[in-house]
Amino acid sequence: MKAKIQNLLAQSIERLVALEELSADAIPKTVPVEASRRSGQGDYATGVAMSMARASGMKPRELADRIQANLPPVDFLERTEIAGPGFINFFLAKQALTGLVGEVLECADKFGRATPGSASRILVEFVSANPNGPLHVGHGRGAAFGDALARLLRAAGHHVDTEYYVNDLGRQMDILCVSVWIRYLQLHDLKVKLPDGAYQGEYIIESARKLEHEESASLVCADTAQIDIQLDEKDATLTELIRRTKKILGEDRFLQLRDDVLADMVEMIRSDLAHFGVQHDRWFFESQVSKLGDVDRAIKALRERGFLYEADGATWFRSSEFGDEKDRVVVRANGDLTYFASDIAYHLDKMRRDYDIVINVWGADHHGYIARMKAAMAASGENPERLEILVVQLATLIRDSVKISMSTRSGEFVSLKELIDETGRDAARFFYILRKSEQHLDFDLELAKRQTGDNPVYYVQYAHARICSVARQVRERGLKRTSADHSLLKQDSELDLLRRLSRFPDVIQSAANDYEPHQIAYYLRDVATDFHSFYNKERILDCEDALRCARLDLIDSVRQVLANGLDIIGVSAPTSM
RNA sequence: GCGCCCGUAGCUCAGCUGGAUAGAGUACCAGACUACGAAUCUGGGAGUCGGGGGUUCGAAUCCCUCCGGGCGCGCCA
Repeated sequence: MKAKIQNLLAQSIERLVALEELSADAIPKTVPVEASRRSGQGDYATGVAMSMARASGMKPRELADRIQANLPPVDFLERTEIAGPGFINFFLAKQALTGLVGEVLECADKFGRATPGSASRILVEFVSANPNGPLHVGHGRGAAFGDALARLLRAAGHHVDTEYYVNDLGRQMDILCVSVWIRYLQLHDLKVKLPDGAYQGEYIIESARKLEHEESASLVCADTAQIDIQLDEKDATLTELIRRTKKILGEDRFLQLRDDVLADMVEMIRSDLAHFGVQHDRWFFESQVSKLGDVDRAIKALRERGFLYEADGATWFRSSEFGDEKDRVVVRANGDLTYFASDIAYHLDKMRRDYDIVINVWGADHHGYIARMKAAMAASGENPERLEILVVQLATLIRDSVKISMSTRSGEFVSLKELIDETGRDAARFFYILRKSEQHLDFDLELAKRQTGDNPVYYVQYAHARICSVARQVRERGLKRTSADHSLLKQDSELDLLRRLSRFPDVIQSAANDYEPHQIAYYLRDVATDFHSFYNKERILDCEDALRCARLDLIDSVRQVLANGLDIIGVSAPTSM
């Protein structure tokens, strides 16, 4: 609808230019049209006459008058008016609103979705937590946001794939393996202590049990004196322990350990996500990039382009030339590649697949990496604009007004699974989505669990269930439904509801353009409000036949919009509660 | 110290590329079912949009500055 009105305005302005009332350079790039906030100011409004006034040399109201006079006549508008300092307000014709009912029912689950016209191919990478334990409440936000974003972009007509990047190499992987191995040895009654800095969580013991199941005793080392070490420094202890573990087990058995542990961790994460209703289309492993030699190639290409130099024994990337604060190391003095190096290779891989836009959803604690990653893309000859890095602020949990902090290493965190089990999947997802991503999120457990009106999830779901309940009444009472005359819908509460429904396609477009799933959540609450208000004001089943049929169609279309919207944010639409 | 995010009603937050009288929810107060689900609805009070400058017809929105909170600033992952 917004686009239709923009189109009318553009036509009018062109005509004014043709009539030489306006000069061509006064034409705005885009015509701003917005849904009016207040009734009495029409359904849509534009301030275009005011913004063009300067360039055109006309007074705003005078220009508005000329634009209004040259609007092509259309049947979906009842009238237009000029108001205030120079706004043009558009009033929709009633039949344009009542006609919407038929449209919604016909389109059904397609209503609101864009027809693929300017569709882009988009890759959304999200969560991508390191495979060293269960997902916690912080990851949950990225999961809810990323999944809703992908669904939203699909609804807006784009082709979207989702991906999880698994960092399955490096030191943290080694520490994890050693942690599980020591727990495994303890299961064999060997006296070994798990050192500080190793993963302490209960799930490590679980993983050790599975390792025992997979490998039985083949990884046992009886000489515990070699392993039970404690150096002055935590990191030094771990480094030495890793070195000895690799030596004791030998390359093959260590790889076996690694594969078992990795598979277990990935499976744990995958099942946590599945439990949350999130499935990635693809799981991409760092070891793949490394094995194929992509990292070496990426580094070599940067070197050939002259963006690398040696200093202090390490190899540096000149990211400061591309706006980063300083240069970054890609190869350490000891010859090891940094994580940044393999991340470059991975992102180049994504950029060179068949996508128009590559989106990363990152936690706020990674925002410092945005500049260097974009720099690396630019230096490698890719357009950094195609890499969209969205930052989701951190989430903390509040229970009994107390903040619960999260740390994977210490094992003292609230897992995503616990959260879901406690609040339910729908409430958890809705709460995560309800804040825009740049806003810090304090997740109030008590509120999310409450099954009352102050919990917005239930408010929206209740509207859906209520409509389904009315439909059941129709069947139980054996009421006939015939094709309805929707022009019978003329009460304010009915027209308000229709106005709200008519905005759904615009809301999807807007939310998708801005990468803001929360707009959908807020919109759904508004739909529910309008519905509940209508429901309390008007009777549905006790009307005479024609009106009853019209109203039943109306609430069916409301139900459809609620269901479509809830689907976008990944929340269920219950038929009863 | 530098960078990013945030600061809007008692509390939790919306406010779309600057637009007309700043909006919801919650809490509080007062009402509404012998009638389709009261997990609902109706009404009420409540804000110098963190402070101060600037840009302009017009600023919660853009720019500068200060204050306050979060996060990040490794040859860690």
